Amino acid sequence: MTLQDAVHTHSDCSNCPIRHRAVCSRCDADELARLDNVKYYRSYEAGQPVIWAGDRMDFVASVVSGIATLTQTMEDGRTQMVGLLLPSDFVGRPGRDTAAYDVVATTDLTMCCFRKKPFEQLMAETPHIGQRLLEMTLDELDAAREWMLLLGRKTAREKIASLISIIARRGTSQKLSEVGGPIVFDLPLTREAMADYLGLTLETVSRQVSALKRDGIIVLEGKRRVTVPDFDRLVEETGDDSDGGMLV
Amino acid sequence: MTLQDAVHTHSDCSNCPIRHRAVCSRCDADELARLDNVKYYRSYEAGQPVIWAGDRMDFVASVVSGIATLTQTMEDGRTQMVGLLLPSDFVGRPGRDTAAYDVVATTDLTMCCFRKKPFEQLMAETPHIGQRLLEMTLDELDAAREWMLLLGRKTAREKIASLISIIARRGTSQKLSEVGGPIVFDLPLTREAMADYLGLTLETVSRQVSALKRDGIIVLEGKRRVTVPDFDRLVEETGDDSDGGMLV
DNA sequence: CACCGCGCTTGATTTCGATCAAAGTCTGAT
DNA sequence: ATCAGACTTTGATCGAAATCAAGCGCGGTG
Repeated sequence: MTLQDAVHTHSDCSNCPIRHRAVCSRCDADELARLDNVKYYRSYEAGQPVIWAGDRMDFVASVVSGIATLTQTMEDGRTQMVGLLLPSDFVGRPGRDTAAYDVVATTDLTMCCFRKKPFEQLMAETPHIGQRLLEMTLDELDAAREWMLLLGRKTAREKIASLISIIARRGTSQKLSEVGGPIVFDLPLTREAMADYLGLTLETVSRQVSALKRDGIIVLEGKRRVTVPDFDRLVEETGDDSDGGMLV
Repeated sequence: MTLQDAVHTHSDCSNCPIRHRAVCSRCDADELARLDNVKYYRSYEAGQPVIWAGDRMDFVASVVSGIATLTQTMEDGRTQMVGLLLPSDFVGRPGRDTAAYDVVATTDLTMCCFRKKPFEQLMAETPHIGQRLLEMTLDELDAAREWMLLLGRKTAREKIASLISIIARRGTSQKLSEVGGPIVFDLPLTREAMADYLGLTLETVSRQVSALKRDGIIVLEGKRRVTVPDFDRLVEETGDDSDGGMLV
């Protein structure tokens, strides 16, 4: 099996970037996994915690399906979401054995986990994995910096519009690239989780969602199902310049 | 010259982590540098721009001395700092040839630059460099997430206290680990730059600095020289729990 | 069916930080 | 020494979002 055998696929883990782009392309990793139980799947129900900040964390993982959040909490209870993990996102830090953030499943969630020690060994032996991980980490850092602009300088309305457009971009079934048509999807977050993402209160989130609805930027069916009739109009509300986040 | 020759040093670049920890340890990199002009130094005066977002960026670099900032600007002029580069910090992204942020020298600044193409080749050939870079990027991501908590949930006073404690920790001549004694240093940022860091206005920064002074948390000589008589008291004002940011 | 509990919305009021405005301080140049 | 200009402080007022407080809608359960 060669490095170029890109067509090679596995049944369970079609979203896992480590396995497919880095590990599986050499396949010896699969051997390792089978022999040593390095790799395993774990599922969580919506609302369940995956791990708490400070807990021992002896694995790294990649989200297969569902959504998880990373949050930080101050001792008086104020909380800020600092990561939103969608399918194919990676969590865990090689070289650290304690979780730095609370990780919670906000929808039903399946993760593809690798025991940390052997994974680190694998990384040392397989340059591809490290490179891929660096690339992903740099992407996350860029996302974090975009997020910092949102938290520090955007108005409540801009924050809401930004979040909806992010979810529409990343959380929808791939092909929304054919522009023009309306976009429909379910919000995977409660108002409270949205507030934690945006550095707002849930009341303000609710009010601003209502305002965007009133102004025809979005249409709501029930509380969660969103239709965006004109994506460009939504993007105008974000305050971003029009080529929004396309850093390339 | 062996990989283990850790004592080996070079005259110019004592802070550059790439050169010393990853490149220089093999020394062939130095050969490469000499032959091909891969590595060079560049100095900027306080206030000078290093590069603008969107510009072609054909190098990566490491800060040798001085301080630079990464900032993002919205088209209506609102700006948010998204990175503060202190000596030994790395800037630039392998695999991208356009700057994503404005980089500005806030003090006189010297950087150690590597032309990007050969640097990438070097990375491909030298696993150490990629690993070191991953480690540094993960650290930056953690710092960004800490910063997100600050932007999203802290009060103005907590923000100021946090920034001062960050600068005291990172920006002071190493050994402040001997706790207890007062800490003295110069703020390397104007009130406006502090405001851009914290997601505040410069007036609010000024007021809160005055308030911390009034309350004896800090002592000011002139506008910039700060004395922190009791570091623990400062940390109490940050809202962080006492082991502040010590992720290990 | 009625009752709960949870997530959400909406209204009234308060508050913290932004904005507008003016004056003070330091530095470096003429 | 004086002056210009950048940086900073302080005051007065305003406004966006937080806080406090009901009340709604809906799915699950006794």
